[in-house]
Amino acid sequence: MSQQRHGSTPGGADGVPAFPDLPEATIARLPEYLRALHHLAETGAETVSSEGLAAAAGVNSAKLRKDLSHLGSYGTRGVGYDVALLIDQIEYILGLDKNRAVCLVGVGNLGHALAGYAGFASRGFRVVALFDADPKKVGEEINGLAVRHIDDLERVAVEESIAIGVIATPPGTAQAVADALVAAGVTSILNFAPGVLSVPSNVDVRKVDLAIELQILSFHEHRKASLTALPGGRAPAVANGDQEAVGS
Amino acid sequence: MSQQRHGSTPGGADGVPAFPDLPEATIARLPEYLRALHHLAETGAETVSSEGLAAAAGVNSAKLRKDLSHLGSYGTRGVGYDVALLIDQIEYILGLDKNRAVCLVGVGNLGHALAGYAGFASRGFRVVALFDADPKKVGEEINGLAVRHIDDLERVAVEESIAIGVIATPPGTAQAVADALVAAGVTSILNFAPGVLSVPSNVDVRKVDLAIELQILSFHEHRKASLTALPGGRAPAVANGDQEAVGS
DNA sequence: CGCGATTTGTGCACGCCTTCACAAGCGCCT
DNA sequence: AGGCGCTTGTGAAGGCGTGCACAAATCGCG
Ligand SMILES: NC(=O)c1ccc[n+]([C@@H]2O[C@H](COP(=O)([O-])OP(=O)(O)OC[C@H]3O[C@@H](n4cnc5c(N)ncnc54)[C@H](O)[C@@H]3O)[C@@H](O)[C@H]2O)c1
Ligand SMILES: NC(=O)c1ccc[n+]([C@@H]2O[C@H](COP(=O)([O-])OP(=O)(O)OC[C@H]3O[C@@H](n4cnc5c(N)ncnc54)[C@H](O)[C@@H]3O)[C@@H](O)[C@H]2O)c1
Repeated sequence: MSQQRHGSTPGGADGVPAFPDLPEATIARLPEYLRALHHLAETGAETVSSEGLAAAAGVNSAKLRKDLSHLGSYGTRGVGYDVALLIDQIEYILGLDKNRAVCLVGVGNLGHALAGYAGFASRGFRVVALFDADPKKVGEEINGLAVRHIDDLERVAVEESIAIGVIATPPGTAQAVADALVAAGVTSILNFAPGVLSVPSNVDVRKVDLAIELQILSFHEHRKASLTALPGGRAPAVANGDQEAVGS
Repeated sequence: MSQQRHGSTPGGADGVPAFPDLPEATIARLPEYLRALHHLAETGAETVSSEGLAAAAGVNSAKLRKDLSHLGSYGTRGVGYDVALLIDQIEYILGLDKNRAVCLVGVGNLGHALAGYAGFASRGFRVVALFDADPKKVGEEINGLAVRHIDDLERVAVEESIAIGVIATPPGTAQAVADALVAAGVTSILNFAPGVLSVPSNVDVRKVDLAIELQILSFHEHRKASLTALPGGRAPAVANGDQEAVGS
């Protein structure tokens, strides 16, 4: 129980069940833990306590312990968690040891920035293809990668085993692009275009909408303003939803 | 009760309490409803049923009704919701009628794309200032807006009443930029740099981390793969977390 | 070898959110 | 004027997530 299977990528074919099904909320936090752990590893830390890691990731320590307990028992009581081991564990669970291939569709304003983003590679992903519908864009080279025509998507996706696609096209064409990605065998989509995508149930979609984030912030501004303006001028000590925290 | 106060921006000084405190989950969905409503308005729809709007926004119709009920009773039984009225309501609650001033710090790869993004203006925000620390960037003009030096932040923020700041600088400088924004009176921050920011409790922070989104998708890829590979090869009918849906 | 300090892993209770199901309300048609 | 069909608004139940508080486990030291 306290003896882990072996040093590196675990989850062999015997003991541990192939897949503990983690709560969705836990999954969403694992990447943050991972980033904090990498940071700690760079500073030379061998182990870290739940308290320390929680602070670095901006969460409650009890929550962190419960999250990690779902992956199995990889801490040592009285000591803490082995940083290197935990990194391996989380990267394995997240499937980052595969160095997944990602393609990007829509090399416009935003897509151009994304294509040149180093944070992809450093966190477990390879951008292997860029696509656009505009003939003027096709052939252009970004960061050593040529922009291909969207019609080549299916062929390239199969060749390169692309499972994840990023959509950075105008809203009007996002659904069509999503359909093309699905047809090409992509089963995970990150969508930057505002709007709702319709996809088969075996395909996962995550959305990033800048305007929505700003509007949520705007709401809180509105609330804060109306509180301070009110006669019962209470100190507007914000009730800190789930973002914002202390650490570094 | 069924008679609304007047046509446009409500929340006067009498009837309705100045601020219904909405559940956080509801707030996060209002922007999506708003987008769907604008889309409906463009197609000329006068009213919409909870079922219809829910489909367009990719949520359950009961959830939508409960969300809207928190804003007050703005629907008509047997008919549905008045599209124009509901738009006004939601924009008022979100504080979008103020056309809030936003500043952007860090005009690099990503910042450049954001600065040129039309989706800001069309959804209730004005980008009024761009800042960077690099002397080579300062003075450059993007979309008719000049890049200023970060040292001018405080002065400009006060002049322009900037309450919302966007951080698009490298991770290492994000905390320093956040501190500068707070010192300049900014009380809402949208952060694109990976990592946890430490801010006073009256400041709201929201984070957008592309790599985290991809890692969550990667997890689901990993899970899907291990399911299909398993001997008890069940059809991998994804248990659809909260994203992905049908509509438009 | 035993003991105290430390830290993990978790049982439990509470609150939030989601979803179902239905009564109440509204408009239209006859 | 009355009845019928449609849609909202909401009570209630169930599930999920959070955080407290503590027992169990480990290490280091005397
Ligand atoms: N620019 C930003 O900072 C920003 C921020 C948030 C969200 N967004 C969203 O991201 C998306 C892209 O924004 P942008 O500013 O880069 O737009 P853009 O117009 O600069 O770029 C869109 C690109 O997509 C290409 N395209 C159009 N249809 C296509 C198709 N069917 N297949 C392949 N490629 C196609 C176009 O040729 C163009 O190169 C939009 O939906 C926008 O709302 C942008
Ligand atoms: N490029 C992307 O697609 C992308 C995607 C997701 C997240 N991010 C994150 O967004 C941030 C910016 O990425 P980027 O690719 O644009 O980087 P970049 O290096 O191209 O741009 C950073 C800019 O910030 C400026 N800067 C640095 N320190 C500053 C300071 N103290 N005050 C003001 N300005 C300062 C630099 O001069 C530069 O212009 C990074 O944290 C990155 O991880 C980028």
